[in-house]
Amino acid sequence: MALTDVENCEIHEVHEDNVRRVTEKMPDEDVLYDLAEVFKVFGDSTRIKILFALFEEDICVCDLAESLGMTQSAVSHQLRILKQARLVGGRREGKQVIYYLMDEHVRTIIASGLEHVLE
Amino acid sequence: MALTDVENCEIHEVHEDNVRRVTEKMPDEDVLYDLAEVFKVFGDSTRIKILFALFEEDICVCDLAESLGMTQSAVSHQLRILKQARLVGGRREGKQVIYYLMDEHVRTIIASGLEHVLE
DNA sequence: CAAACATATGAATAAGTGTTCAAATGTTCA
DNA sequence: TGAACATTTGAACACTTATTCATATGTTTG
Repeated sequence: MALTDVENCEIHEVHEDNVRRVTEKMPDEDVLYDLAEVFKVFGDSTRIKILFALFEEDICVCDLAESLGMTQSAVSHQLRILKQARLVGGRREGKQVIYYLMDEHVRTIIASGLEHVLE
Repeated sequence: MALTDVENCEIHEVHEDNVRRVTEKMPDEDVLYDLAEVFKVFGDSTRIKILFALFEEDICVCDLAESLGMTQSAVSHQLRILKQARLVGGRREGKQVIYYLMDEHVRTIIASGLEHVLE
């Protein structure tokens, strides 16, 4: 059909086959939303730094703040976000709370991002 | 030394060894920044949808807008961001601009994010 | 060239985000 | 129990960001 060869969005009510194929394969709305939420958590350099720190060792908020050169309050706020995303966990040891990586996926995700950055 | 066993941030000017180890292994500031920037681009469900669409086929802005049920203007704005991040590219074909995935890393990154989401 | 179409862009707006400051909570130890 | 320390929390603020609307740019075709 010659009609489909005419590259025109309006007359053919967009290219129906393309739109249909894309729509069919599109994941559920909630998956897309969750996916964006995860990446949003990684989309802040303070949180990235915290994760790199936790790659090395379990560490208390105080040392994290010192390592990152940031307010302990700021670090604590970011730790809450990481905890809500189930990326890190915290265990109390005496007066201190020791944070640790909860999910090895973190390493995979950051590694895949690094691949893109380092070229 | 008994001193290092005392869990106290203040007296020992934080746990120096921990802080030093973390600081040593921390990537350069600009790498951390770029990394966060990349993830920031993935941290929006509209852009995620666009990328999933491009997994299926090269597609024009008009069809993208139709597939996603969004304004063509909104889609165009997001495409600009994806293009600046060198994740997608656009080639003009007649009146239309066909967008395509520029970087196979995109699939890797989204796959690693999906792993975390789907459990 | 003018009309029609596809896309891009700029300004405006509303919603979201990270840090700071002050204060609250939780824990240890004398 | 009370003083000292570690962490958390809430409100406020400045700063981003995504979408919309209007308009501009670029392309084809009669």
